Amino acid sequence: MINKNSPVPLYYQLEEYIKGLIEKGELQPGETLPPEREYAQKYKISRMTVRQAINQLVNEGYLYRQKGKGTFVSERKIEQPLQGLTSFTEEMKARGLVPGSQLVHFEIIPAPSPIAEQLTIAENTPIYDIKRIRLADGVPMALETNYISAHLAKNLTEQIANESLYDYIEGQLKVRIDSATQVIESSIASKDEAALLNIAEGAPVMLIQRKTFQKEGTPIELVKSIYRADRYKFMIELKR
Amino acid sequence: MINKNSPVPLYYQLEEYIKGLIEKGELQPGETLPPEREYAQKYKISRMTVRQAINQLVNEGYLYRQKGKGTFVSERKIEQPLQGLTSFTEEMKARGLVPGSQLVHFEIIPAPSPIAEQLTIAENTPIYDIKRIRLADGVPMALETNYISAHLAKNLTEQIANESLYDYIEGQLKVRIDSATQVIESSIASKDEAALLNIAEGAPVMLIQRKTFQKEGTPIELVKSIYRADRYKFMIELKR
DNA sequence: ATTAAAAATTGGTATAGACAACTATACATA
DNA sequence: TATGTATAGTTGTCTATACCAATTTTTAAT
Repeated sequence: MINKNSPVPLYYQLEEYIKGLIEKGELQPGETLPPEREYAQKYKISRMTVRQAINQLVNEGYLYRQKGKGTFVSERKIEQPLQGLTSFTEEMKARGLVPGSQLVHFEIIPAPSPIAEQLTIAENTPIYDIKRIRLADGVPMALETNYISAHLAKNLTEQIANESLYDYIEGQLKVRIDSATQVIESSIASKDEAALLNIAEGAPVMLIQRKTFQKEGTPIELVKSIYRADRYKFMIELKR
Repeated sequence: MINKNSPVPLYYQLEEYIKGLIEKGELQPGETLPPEREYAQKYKISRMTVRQAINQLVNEGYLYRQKGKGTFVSERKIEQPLQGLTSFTEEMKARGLVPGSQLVHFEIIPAPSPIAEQLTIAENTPIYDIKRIRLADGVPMALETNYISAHLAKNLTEQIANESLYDYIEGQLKVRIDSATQVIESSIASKDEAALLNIAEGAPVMLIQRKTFQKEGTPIELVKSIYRADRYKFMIELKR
């Protein structure tokens, strides 16, 4: 379980191990974790290293501690503060759900005027047009359409269906996502949308349009998402 | 600066001290912090304790580290005054519309269990229950229901119909609003709601539930708003 | 002056142990 | 019965030290 000869830090190995138990459901919400000293003894590592692993998971909201009592698995919250800029994949994981995708459409098209304008590229520049049904625990959660310049995103294949586009952008393209603007509005599902999301026509949906930027303020991509209102709430913390 | 006899943990004393320097501007964004070993030596505490303080601030986004280089003050994100946490009144003014209100309901009621829980007060404690139609340029924009403890909000009269509740809280009560959590979801208008908002039954609406807090994290009030989807979009900027 | 090697400096990981603060339980006492 | 007390087990704080990894600075060689 814990490999002392691995270049991966011990605290991180333990962190991933515990996180795995939670995500696989082998540790249920509310359940008490073994005490820190037990982990230390069992894996022959120091208690401070165990604490470092657990601290991370507490920060990420997977666990919470109570002095004198123990460490517990957090409840799965469908309402979790979106403290920042996360992808669908990250967000669902954070909520304790298994993210998935189903490719509906994958094509390179010449950018129509309004989209080109938003991405600050010339009209008819080739862009990817990717439409996916996003799943959470296998159930349709949202319909997502991404537009990203084909010049920027080279070698993008249909493989992306099962991956996180943000991981691809940051991992493969080495483009750092810095910020985004997001417009949220309420609407009702059209016939086509309803069919893809497996809901009734006219059912309420949440429309989210996001534009992501890199550091210099250059637009990276556009996303149009349609979320099922019965399965998705958007939560945000406001500070003044 | 650091008091070893205080019951306040050393790491927390240091954390608050550094945070203070940043907020007062004595540490500018981009500036390098003194190395961890220097703090340890200067305040006669161990380096691990210094790291615990700095870790917290890194987690909160105040600082970031670079191995081999140092620890730096973050550029942005913290402290964006009034970036989102605004009253209906302020928001409409910012959009160039004239805000208005129409009182629908004004009463002191014993707090039902779910609301009492949210406000962390005892069940059946008296609270104000205020329902108003919010207007923009005279046209109904939203239906807003406020819940605020009657102990906290003394002398609140029906006059509030035409005023900003937030102005009253900060101006009259001298309670500083610090932050809020906001849950946004999509729904469709009920018969009653539709009548008050002058829209069709079943038309899409945006449901916004806001809980505001003062500095210490004590809840101040709850707001349940129902916005007309055809007149209102919610926009937010996300930073990572 | 340029380049390469070495040293110094910085944050990252890890250990072992100590005591404090808090919780739950069992037991003794009034 | 109610209340205090002892105890064991938990997380919280803190120390002192060591070595690793990344980066910068200094030194030495060419």
